[in-house]
Amino acid sequence: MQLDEAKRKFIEGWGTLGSAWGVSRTMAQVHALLLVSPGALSTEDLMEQLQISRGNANMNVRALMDWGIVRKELRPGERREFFSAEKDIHRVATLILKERRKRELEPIMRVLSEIKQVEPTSTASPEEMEAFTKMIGNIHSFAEFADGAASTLIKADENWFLSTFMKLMRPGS
Amino acid sequence: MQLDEAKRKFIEGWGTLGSAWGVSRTMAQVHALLLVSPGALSTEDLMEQLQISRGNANMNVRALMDWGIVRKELRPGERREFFSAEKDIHRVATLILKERRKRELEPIMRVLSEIKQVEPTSTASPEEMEAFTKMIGNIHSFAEFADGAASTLIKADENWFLSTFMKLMRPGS
DNA sequence: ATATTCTTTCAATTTTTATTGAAAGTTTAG
DNA sequence: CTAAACTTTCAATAAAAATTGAAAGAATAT
Repeated sequence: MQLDEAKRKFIEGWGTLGSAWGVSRTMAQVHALLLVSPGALSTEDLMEQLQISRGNANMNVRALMDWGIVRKELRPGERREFFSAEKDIHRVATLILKERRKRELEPIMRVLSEIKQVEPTSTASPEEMEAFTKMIGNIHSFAEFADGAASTLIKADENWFLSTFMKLMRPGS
Repeated sequence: MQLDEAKRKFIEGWGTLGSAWGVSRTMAQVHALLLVSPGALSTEDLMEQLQISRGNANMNVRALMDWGIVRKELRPGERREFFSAEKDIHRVATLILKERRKRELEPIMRVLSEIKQVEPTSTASPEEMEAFTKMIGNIHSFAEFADGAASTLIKADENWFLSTFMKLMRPGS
């Protein structure tokens, strides 16, 4: 297989993966393209290589910067902006995990806390209320467990990164 | 807050969470409704409570059964089918994790393995090839790490479930 | 066998989401 | 200041995804 074809396949695969996880296909593809591009790319490059419009390229590269996995790169004497992806895949995973935790875990936690306070009524039996609060309580504590696990993963990953970095620094050890 | 309103809010919140994770809103809502319903529900119940069509209800309950988190319940002397959700949230998480691993991790792994074999060409510099294979290699081994972590979580969860179960069996210990 | 009750399928339709492209905004240069 | 080079916005449009509903299929009862 040739490099160009391999890149194309990766971009396609990454895009598909993205849409399964609620990330728009194009956003994932822009990310993939930046990942496999050695240097930083301009908006025009993104437009040309992915065959998308200027507005689309701009919006998606912006979203990726919000996620913290793409950086703007300014070149002296150049007016236009260039973009490059964070290449350390552990950092990428960490940043995505952090972002999704903030965007998705927090809202559902708020809802769960809120609905834990159900009042007794004449229409609902105590058994039904009990079953409901138990269910919600379980989900709530599971969500807290998941949150803790995510934090642990983030930490573990940062440690992994650090230890790899240390090994690189002292190859003889 | 009253029970009905709490249920409504949970169904809405669960639906929103679902769509962020690439699960259709209605599928997540059907799941939520079954989670907070003490007994099993018929297709008609789902239609009425979620205000959806028969076809929609059927398709989504079917998808949930494919995921293994909803079961069909047959009642003696009843012709129609009833559905109930797996209530143990740890089992739910495990089943979803397994399913998504199969559906999403496997395809991307196949692509990554495939594109690792890039041939040297005259058009691409060795440095560019090197950078590409390194990037893909990193993603590949990270995916393997993630896969391992998922397995560990599944196992940990099964252990957690088992130990809780054991405690319930021998409360005096 | 025929009717009845319930389930499944799927083409048509609706709804949601993503994309475009041109206009407005911004920044630097002259 | 004005022009040029680029970025951002957003209403219109296109594309994708979900939903409907009616017809076909299955299973049970009469």
